[in-house]
Amino acid sequence: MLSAGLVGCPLFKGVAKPDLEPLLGCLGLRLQTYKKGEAIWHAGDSVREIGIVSSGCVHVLKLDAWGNSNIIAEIEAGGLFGEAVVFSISGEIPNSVVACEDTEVGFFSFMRLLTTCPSSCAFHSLAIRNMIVAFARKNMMLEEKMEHITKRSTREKLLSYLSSQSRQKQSRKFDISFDRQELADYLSVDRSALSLAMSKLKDEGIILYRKNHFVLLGDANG
Amino acid sequence: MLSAGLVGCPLFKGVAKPDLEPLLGCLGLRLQTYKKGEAIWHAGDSVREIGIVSSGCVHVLKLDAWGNSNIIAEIEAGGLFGEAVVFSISGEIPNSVVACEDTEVGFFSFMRLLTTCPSSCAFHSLAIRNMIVAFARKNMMLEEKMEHITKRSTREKLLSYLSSQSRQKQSRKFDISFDRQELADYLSVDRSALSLAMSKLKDEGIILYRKNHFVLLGDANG
DNA sequence: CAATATCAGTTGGATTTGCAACGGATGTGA
DNA sequence: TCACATCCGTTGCAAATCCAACTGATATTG
Repeated sequence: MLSAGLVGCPLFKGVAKPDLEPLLGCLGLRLQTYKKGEAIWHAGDSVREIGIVSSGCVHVLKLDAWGNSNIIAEIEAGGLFGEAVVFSISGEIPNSVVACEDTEVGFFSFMRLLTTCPSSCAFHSLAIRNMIVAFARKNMMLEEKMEHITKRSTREKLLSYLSSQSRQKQSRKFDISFDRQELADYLSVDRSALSLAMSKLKDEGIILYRKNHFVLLGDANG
Repeated sequence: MLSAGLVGCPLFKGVAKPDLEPLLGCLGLRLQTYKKGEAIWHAGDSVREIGIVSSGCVHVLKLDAWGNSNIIAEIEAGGLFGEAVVFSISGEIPNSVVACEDTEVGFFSFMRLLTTCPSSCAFHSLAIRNMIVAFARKNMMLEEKMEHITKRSTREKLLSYLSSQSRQKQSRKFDISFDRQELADYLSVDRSALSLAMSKLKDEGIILYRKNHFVLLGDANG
């Protein structure tokens, strides 16, 4: 029985529905159900399998050394968890994973994923490729955000972000998708401080903006 | 002719020297030399190949919208560049890459990497696996750092870092590898502000430390 | 159209940060 | 042992940040 979560999983992107079942068999996927609130993994567990949320929803939690907990991610049907950990040296997960509602999870061995099957499952290499693409994309997003956030001042963080957006949109005029509060959260700064920095940059003739539309001024403008 | 850079490349970890040459042929690796200062890629180029520094050294540069340049990474023999980009949607690199000395670079198509060869090159799947492992590891490192840096205050950044170290070392007592300046750089804060936060935490009885040895105090201590 | 909600810019005050400088502790080499 | 360098905690101060609150502008809804 194929759940919608498995069909929509980005790991299987490009795999037609009828082809999915053999691929799952090839990966040795095993399904398991959890009650709401039940722990799937505890932080520190040694994990050798990748999890896919087949139906329901799980939370990835971080507990600090003083017992404070913090929700890192909410992963819904189709989402993966533990995908990075299984490839790491220790295999120990730094976070706990709990079902936040009644949930069905699929597990499979990453070794099975990496080893192309002798029966030459046509979509196996596609799954590998999807996995690499997912990692690479996440990597680039993280690196981009890191570059903004490591700047010391709100002003520099903002300029770094706008510069990056301009590069991506290939124009000195562009719209952004964040509202002010979201942008502040993304850059890890206070909203009012962000507004202030924006106003100042406008006064100084470095940028123009109106709502979510921005124009970067400079030597050559546009 | 196999350069030391290619032999030591993490992509080929686990591949014995005599087995490397056929693998390189299988990947379709082509070598190219660049003079010091010569550009290998310009930001915005559409890139479909992964680069390996065979000998010499390259710099990955970021140019912002106002023309300021910034060295993102220095990649020496054995290092990869463009590895994330080729898997992205657009394939456009956000950074420029220039040779910072006379340099030989190998290029290969990521499609050739992903597609296991019909001649069943034994080490091909190992290269794929190495690539996934490299991505996954980088991912986890980035995520960990992100978690510290997104905290608003120096104090919280420090606690987040120490908590994470304690978890990794599986003890409330542990040594860290950074000196103060390096830790400050890692957390993107000022060294003296870091020292101040540390002193305050010590005064409040939350942590103990001496040089690079730390002890986290709390409900249960150790 | 009026009532309401949301978003964004501004302001003021308490706090924190970055920066520069100083001084003590420790280590190193001649 | 002395001179020198490095590392680290501390301090003073200017500047930036956070937080809370207020205001005006712009939807949204009944």
